Amino acid sequence: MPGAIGHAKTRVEELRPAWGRASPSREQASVVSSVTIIHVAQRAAVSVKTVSRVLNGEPYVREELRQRVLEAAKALRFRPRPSARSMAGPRSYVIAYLMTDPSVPYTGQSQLGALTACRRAGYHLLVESVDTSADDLAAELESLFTTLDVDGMLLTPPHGDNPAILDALDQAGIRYVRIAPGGDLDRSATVDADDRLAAHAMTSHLLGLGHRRIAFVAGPAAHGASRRRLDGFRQAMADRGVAVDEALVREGAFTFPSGLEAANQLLTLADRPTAVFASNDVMALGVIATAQRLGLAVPRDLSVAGFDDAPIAAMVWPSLTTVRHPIAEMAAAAADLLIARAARDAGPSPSHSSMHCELIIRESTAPPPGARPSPGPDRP
Amino acid sequence: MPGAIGHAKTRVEELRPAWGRASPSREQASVVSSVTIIHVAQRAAVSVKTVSRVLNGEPYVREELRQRVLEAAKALRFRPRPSARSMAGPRSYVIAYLMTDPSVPYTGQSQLGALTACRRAGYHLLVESVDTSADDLAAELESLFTTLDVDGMLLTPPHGDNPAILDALDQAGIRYVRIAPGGDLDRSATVDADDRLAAHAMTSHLLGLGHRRIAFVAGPAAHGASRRRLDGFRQAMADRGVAVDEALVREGAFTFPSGLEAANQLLTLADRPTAVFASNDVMALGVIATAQRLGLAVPRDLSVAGFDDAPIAAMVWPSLTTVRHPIAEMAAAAADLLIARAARDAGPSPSHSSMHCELIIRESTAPPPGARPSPGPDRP
DNA sequence: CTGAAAGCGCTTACAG
DNA sequence: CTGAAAGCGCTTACAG
Repeated sequence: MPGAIGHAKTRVEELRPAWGRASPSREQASVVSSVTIIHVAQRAAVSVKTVSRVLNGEPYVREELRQRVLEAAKALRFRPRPSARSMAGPRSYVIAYLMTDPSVPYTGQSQLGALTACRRAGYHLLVESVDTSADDLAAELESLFTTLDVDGMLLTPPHGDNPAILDALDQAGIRYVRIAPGGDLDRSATVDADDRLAAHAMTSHLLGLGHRRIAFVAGPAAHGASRRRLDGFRQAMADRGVAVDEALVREGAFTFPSGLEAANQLLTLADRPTAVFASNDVMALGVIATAQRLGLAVPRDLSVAGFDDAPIAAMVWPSLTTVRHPIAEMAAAAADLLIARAARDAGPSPSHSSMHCELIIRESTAPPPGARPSPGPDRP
Repeated sequence: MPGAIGHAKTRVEELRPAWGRASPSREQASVVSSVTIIHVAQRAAVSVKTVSRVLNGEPYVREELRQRVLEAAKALRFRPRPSARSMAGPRSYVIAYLMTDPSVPYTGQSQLGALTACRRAGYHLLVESVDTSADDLAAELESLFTTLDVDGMLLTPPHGDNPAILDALDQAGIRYVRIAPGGDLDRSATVDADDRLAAHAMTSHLLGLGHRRIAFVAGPAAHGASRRRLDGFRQAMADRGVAVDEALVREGAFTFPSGLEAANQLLTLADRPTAVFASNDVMALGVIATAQRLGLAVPRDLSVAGFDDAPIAAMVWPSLTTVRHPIAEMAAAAADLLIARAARDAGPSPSHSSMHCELIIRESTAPPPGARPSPGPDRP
């Protein structure tokens, strides 16, 4: 059956694809893409050094030459090779992002924020991870950080509060900015959000709905944002003259199971709360799950509020009233700090900036059972 | 009050932190870390070339010299600078990961999988993103890809099915491996999972519980895994001799709202299904949300199954019966492919590998209302 | 099996 | 304001 054989042959061919159809051959590919600074210099009839000056925005170049260089670079589609630049000078044009637990829902937003800042400045973002539970953590960190050729590292919780990581970074001479650190603020530049204010606003929202017995599920005390959220809650209660029942304040671990457990204790209380403010969304989901398991309808029998505005917050029923945390903005600001610092090579002292949160009212909060809502959430 | 002033001064000092306490000065930092291949060569009393050979695992080095080099490198804590290596040779020791929508929950796992493979091979992972909705997409891609100096790129859905991206990558001569591509398999090496088999198994689980009116919420038809999941569903139904009611098969978009909408149609049917198999977790959450809104208890009145085993699947109530997708493993395999290819610089044809999924039975599935469960889910 | 030389594509002092 | 030279730390042919 020559026909069948021929067909079989054809199919074998089809199954032997090109590698992403990369250009004819490896050699040719590299030749094709090698427009170097020399070519630009020749076309603009200036020295290589002048091209370098123009492209790096250095001063003291005659406007006429600058234009010639810019045009030549554009016409030739010249892109400086990052590795050549980092080889020759002190900057690598790369910053690193140290990944945390991948199940944390905001990693993606955070990376994207950092990416935005990087792109804007011609930087690239390297992702790394460490197993903080390893026994030879110090050795692992040493080995990782000394191979890293970056202009700085972005640290999110809980890595930014891990002394082993900070020490290893210091030792390797790698600069870092911590996002929402728990403490030790004078150790590096930081970027944070006004969690305290946001928690205050959320508590005021619940109070405005008419709630008085409001429970609070805190995060780990070691976590800085966690403490500030609790502070904001207490302050808002105090501002309204409502006493906080300490039996209604519980510490969770920012995890789903800990939300489950906290709710289990809170909702089986004789005088149970009419609202629970969980200080992150994942714990809020745990509270809702427990409420539903106990036959309490949310928000009819119990209002639940979260914090973070994780993507899931809008994907559950009832959708979660929460606080939008400016994750992407914080990461972008942190990356900007690192990049600016690398450019100046000295510059001003590290800063501590704080960005704003936003209240997101959805379906999981409502007036308490049998109560008519008070005039408005903002009534003083 | 000299004491108070002194104290105030101290506090100002504290608020002016070092930048991550990076070594004394920038200059010194670079000096400190510069153990080069020359130092290793001197200590081992061999040529630089020999050190390079040993460190790159090239053959033809006398065992004695090899040991000397290894020892010297270890004693000196020598780490070759990536940028120097990529400058000199054809490899960059970096692969790129093209981010998709950050709200997709598995990005983190996927990156971590790729990272594992990279670390093992001395590679680094660069993260990039593109705005596929930009009008000047082609230009943006051209500009991004030509500045990228990487040994390959990892593409996850839907990027791996975006012709504009694949074309730009081909043109820039960047190799790529696609994870779970929708089609056009002969265009690159791919890594996939056996979604068809897994969907078959999940459907069998539902059939085994006694369900017969089983609805299926498909993903977008363009998505390859989506089609295969539907195939697996149909095959399992056919294998048991149960006819598929086409009114119970709906196409969603792998998003929460589309799950909401599909469920709205399915659950208001006169003869509504007793089970819904949504082909991803996010849509399954939408189905559960709608069921609860309509007053149907899950799993008492309706069983719901998902697909992916996203972190959220275990964080909702009832927790979601689903299929664990080997995200990290697929990404690691894809990275391995790219790395192996860069090492060989030619090597065998691209492969198409497939990894296994796992059924995760949780709380959202149960026997249909008023039915006693059949003997076992695996009854043929 | 081993090494001396050249070169990758940029930026940095250093002169003018 | 501009340029010629040296050099970053490796790997690649090329000899032996």
